[in-house]
Amino acid sequence: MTNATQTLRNNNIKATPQRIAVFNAIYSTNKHPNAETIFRYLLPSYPSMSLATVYKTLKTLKECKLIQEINVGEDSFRYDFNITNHSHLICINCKDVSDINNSNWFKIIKEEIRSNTSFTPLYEQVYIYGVCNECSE
Amino acid sequence: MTNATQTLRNNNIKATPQRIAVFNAIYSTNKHPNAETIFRYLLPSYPSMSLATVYKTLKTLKECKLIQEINVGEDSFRYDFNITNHSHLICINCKDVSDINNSNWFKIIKEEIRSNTSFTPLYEQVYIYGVCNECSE
DNA sequence: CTATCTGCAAACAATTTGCATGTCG
DNA sequence: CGACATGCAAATTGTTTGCAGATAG
Repeated sequence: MTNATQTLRNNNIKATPQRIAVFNAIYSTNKHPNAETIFRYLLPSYPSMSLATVYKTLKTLKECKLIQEINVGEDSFRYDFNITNHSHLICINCKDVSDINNSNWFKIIKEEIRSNTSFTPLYEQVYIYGVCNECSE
Repeated sequence: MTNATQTLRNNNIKATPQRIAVFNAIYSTNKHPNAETIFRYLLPSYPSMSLATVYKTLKTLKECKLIQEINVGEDSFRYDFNITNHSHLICINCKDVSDINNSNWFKIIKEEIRSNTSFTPLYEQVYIYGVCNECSE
């Protein structure tokens, strides 16, 4: 039994070939693909795969907290297998999205908000836009 | 001549009643409304106002850098007259969006990214989710 | 006057939904 | 076998566009 199969069953959802494929597609890349990209990537190997199934699977995986949805300001959502607290660096030239750890910063920032405002911070989404290494050369 | 009229003309766009209305609607609230909300807010006073005009005006104002578009993870964009560097606090209960200054934090964070990675940070969008004062009572 | 803007309706793109059929466990 | 998942097509939602008529400057 594959890792994906086991993970899906642990979350009490059926381990169908489509779900395993979508799960693996997301977990095998750090590119933060959107639904369309995942669909086009899987289509050659799964010719009967439907875009609606990709969307339904993404919704299910999100609800199981196996992936997280991110929005870097594009017209579609991207998906990330890393569900821990971290920020995203977005290259405004090539649109590449990469990860960066933020736990230290946000421990401090949230502490500051707690003591200076009446807002109780719980979690955050941080998008830092700029130019990546490849594009700045 | 109103303030709005002057500002629009300074940006070389015609100061139509619709544009003045949309401009004022955004500049008179800190609620970060979306297009639909602005439209419904203006409709009683401007019965002929069209949603398409609201969208076109928002696009124009954004291009003139008179407003900024923000995306707190909802299905529509919100608009903010504050175009300076700042973060947003989003109440996960009542969906209220408020502002908080972040310039000090992000001076440090961007410095750290510059020295530790090959990414050149330029600007950021920070969304901090939690519970606001009213909802925590 | 004329370049630009408005308002309508139609077009679009991302995502969701209903339902008949298929399949995992 | 039965509950749940897939795949198609149609529906929905937020947003954009084309164009004829209106208007700011």
